[in-house]
Amino acid sequence: MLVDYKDTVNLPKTAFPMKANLPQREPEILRGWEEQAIFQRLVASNAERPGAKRFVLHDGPPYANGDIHIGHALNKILKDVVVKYRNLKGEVADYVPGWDCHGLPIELKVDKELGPKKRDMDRAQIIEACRAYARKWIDRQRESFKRLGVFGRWDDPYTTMSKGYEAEIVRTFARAAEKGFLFRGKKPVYWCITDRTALAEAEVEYEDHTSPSIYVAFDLVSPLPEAKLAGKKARLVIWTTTPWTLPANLAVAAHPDFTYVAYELHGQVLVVAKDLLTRFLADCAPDELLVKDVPVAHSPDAHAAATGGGGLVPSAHLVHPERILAYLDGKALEGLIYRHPFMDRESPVILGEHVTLEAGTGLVHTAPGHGAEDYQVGLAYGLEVLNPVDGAGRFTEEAGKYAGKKIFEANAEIVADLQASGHLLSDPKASLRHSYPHCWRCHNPVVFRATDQWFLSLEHDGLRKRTLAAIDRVQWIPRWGRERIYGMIENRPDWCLSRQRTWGVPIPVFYCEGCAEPLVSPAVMGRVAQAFEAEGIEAWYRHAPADFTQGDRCPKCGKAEFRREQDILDVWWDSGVSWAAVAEKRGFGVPVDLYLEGSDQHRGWFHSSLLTSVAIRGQAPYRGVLTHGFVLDGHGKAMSKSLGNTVAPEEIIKKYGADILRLWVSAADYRDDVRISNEIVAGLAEGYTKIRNTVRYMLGALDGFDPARDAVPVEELEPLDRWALAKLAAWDEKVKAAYENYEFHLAYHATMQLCAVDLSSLYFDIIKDRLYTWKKDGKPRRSAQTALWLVCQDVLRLLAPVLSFTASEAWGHLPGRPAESVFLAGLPTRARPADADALEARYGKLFEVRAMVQKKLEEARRAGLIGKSLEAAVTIRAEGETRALLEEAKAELPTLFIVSKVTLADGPSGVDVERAPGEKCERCWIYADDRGVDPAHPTLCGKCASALR
RNA sequence: GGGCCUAUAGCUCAGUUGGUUCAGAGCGCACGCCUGAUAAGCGUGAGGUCGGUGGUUCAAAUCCACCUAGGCCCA
Repeated sequence: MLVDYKDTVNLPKTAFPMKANLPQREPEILRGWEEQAIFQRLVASNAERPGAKRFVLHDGPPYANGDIHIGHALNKILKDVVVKYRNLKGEVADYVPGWDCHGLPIELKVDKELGPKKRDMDRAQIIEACRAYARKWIDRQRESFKRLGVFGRWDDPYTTMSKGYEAEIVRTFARAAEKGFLFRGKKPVYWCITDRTALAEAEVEYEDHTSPSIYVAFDLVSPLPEAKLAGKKARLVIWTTTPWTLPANLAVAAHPDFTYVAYELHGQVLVVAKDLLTRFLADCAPDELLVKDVPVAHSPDAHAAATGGGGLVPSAHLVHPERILAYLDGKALEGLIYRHPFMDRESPVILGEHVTLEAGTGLVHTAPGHGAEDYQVGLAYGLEVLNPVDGAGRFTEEAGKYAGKKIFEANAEIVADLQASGHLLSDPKASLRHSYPHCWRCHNPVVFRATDQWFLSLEHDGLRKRTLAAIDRVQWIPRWGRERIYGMIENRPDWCLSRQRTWGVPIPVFYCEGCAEPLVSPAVMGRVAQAFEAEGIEAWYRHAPADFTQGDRCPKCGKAEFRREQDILDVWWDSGVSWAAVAEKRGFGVPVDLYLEGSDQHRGWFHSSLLTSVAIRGQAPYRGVLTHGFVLDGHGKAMSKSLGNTVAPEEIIKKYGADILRLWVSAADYRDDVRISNEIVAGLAEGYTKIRNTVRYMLGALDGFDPARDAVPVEELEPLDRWALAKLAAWDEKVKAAYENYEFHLAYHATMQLCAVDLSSLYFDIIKDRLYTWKKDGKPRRSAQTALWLVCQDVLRLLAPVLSFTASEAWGHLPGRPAESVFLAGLPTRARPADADALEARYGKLFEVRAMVQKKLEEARRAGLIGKSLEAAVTIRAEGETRALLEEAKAELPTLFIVSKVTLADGPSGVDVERAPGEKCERCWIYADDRGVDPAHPTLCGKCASALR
């Protein structure tokens, strides 16, 4: 009689496939979630629970422009892990994703798409085109984010361009105005005098242009800080290519670390930077030089000199080295007063790090109204922002005798005047061909010109101080986030809120038609907000100003006619008030629990949100701020299109699936920058296989197991099965702590450890015999299945925030699952077995012996003595405690070591391996002593024979 | 140039307040076994002067300084 005993072996069986095939399967799972409204039900069921805690992770809005990149994926997946974990934990963690919609990048793209058509469109029409553009990208990005498996209110997100949000932007602006934080100031911007419009940096193109190149002497009123020069009148030498900015000159900047020289030329004492003296003489007095061909740029030692000073002018170059009367420290020049060459005023010498030795004299003509650096340094010195040029490029009255002249045409006149008055040191005809900013539309040279703009004052009502104090009441993760934002708030200038653009929320201010006085009225702004609520920002242009001002009169002159402000709000205000427009509006409460964004947002969203919230509400809008690093390539380099080292999330999803991407996010320590490469992703995919197969094995082993009928009470489980539960509990604790502390990578590693070591190589391997060959419905086998059932479902529950698709899929194959979806099952709440500590200690030691045994088995295997370990019989020599433990565990040892026989012996510790005697049981492959005890099954061992009865 | 940060095996990460157990884990790799988890599973093994240099200390991956490489934000 030939019995095929293989058919009697209870092998694992499951429909949960080994091959994940995630790219195909995930979309189906996604559909399932949507159809069953899993997220909505999850949040709703948590909200029903009495006393449920709320946890609000407020989404920082990505910009609605372009496809999502890997950084977006990292950010959204991290958020999703947090949201899912909190919900699983039973907290009400709703998540409303958002988009940032206004702003220059979209306006520029739309500009380009519209082309010349734009000229015939009014602002409302351009706005509509921008809306459509943003809408298109929101839809695309939304699908991409959903494909990542991110749960949220995708059907009801927030967008900064929705009417309600636009209204809220105005309301928050009104709140800030009411509290007195807004003021009007001047700031230079690029300006096209042909188109009479401000330009963004992106709208400026550099083209070659020929400018005058002149050296001008400014007469010092103060004496130079050098005794031997006492009584001598000295002059500061500046160089400029824009004579028309001289009427706006309010300072001369020197570098604090440069050395300057006082050089006597034609009876005047001229001050220039030491390293630029020869350059200056080459341009203005070549006869002073022995070497005529002085290079255009600075001398070779200029850099060394620039950093430390030291060294003298190479006197070999000079005809009259003795004309260097003195060397002066840059720092010592600060505060010297000079007289403007043609305006009736005196101005100071200031210090600035922006001064270079690249060109000029090391003394920089400074006009805060006409240059970004000039403006910056001017702020530090409290200089006025003087702009004597109107929008059409004509000098105003403030330019004195040049009033009414076109600035570029006035260049020649100014130079001639300087020459006549003896202030010009160079050839009046000298010119320079250089790269100069031009308007991208009309290609005429642009100017830098200060215009009136609105600012949020950092000093009003102690805003800066109060913001710094608020920072210390926020939990920054990692901690250094605090230092980062603190330093920024400490040093930043007032916030310029005006943008000279179209696509954004108008600054809700009007100006008196009579005296140009601004009307900053919270009541008027309220009407504006109401109009926006109904019509969007288009209302600003559709309605006459009177519709909003409604009879209000100018507080200064009493006139009742107004014109509207043309500028819009900085988009950082838009997203910066999301705490009001979203968290307050939707009743989440402010401050929210968490903002979670990349580390660039210390300057961005964390920053703008903090300022608006402290100004308006007096506290930070968040309790915690979590930052992650940037995604770098495999070599740790930043990704860029030009380097061609970008990795698109879409590509990974197509090749591996979103769960692999999610696993990548969870495995990385995101507090630092995170790397991604083919190698890394492939490695994660291997790790995924391990986890998946571990789960699959459990599901297979649970074939035919009905927990309601077959489960064994935990205290009656076999000791090894209780050990498995102890390991599960330890893992459970680690993983929960990792989620709580936002250290997800620790969860990943703990999970790999659990799957690869505790489960796969130890537990599963050891219980195989029990599962496969013992009596199918016997208690020992049911004991193992009970443990597996518990382990499997807890693993799935705790993995669900990360491996959402896989956990969801596997949950569907779990017999007797306690909830319809893994996401509705909650976190594991299982207690550790009462004797967990003892079990871990006992098996820990036994497994140490097991490792020794395996070493010897491997030797025997290499020697050809055995193949699989069941072919071995081992003798273990041990003494003391170990011997006692082994004696106690004697019956269990063959199972634990997966050998056919274990003999204990005296003597120094060691292991001997020999081939197991006798023949193997045809069914369980163990070389058993009692083979053939049942005459009905002569080739089987006693255990197998009884299993078949 | 400034502010903040990072640097441990090929990869991803542990390494609490410096000290027997501190140079670890998993993966990958090499070699072998199994063929009853099979495009799986098991075993054994090789791999690092803890970015570099100098210092503090009886003792440093761990503290300090500088340097190198890299990241973000400014200028």
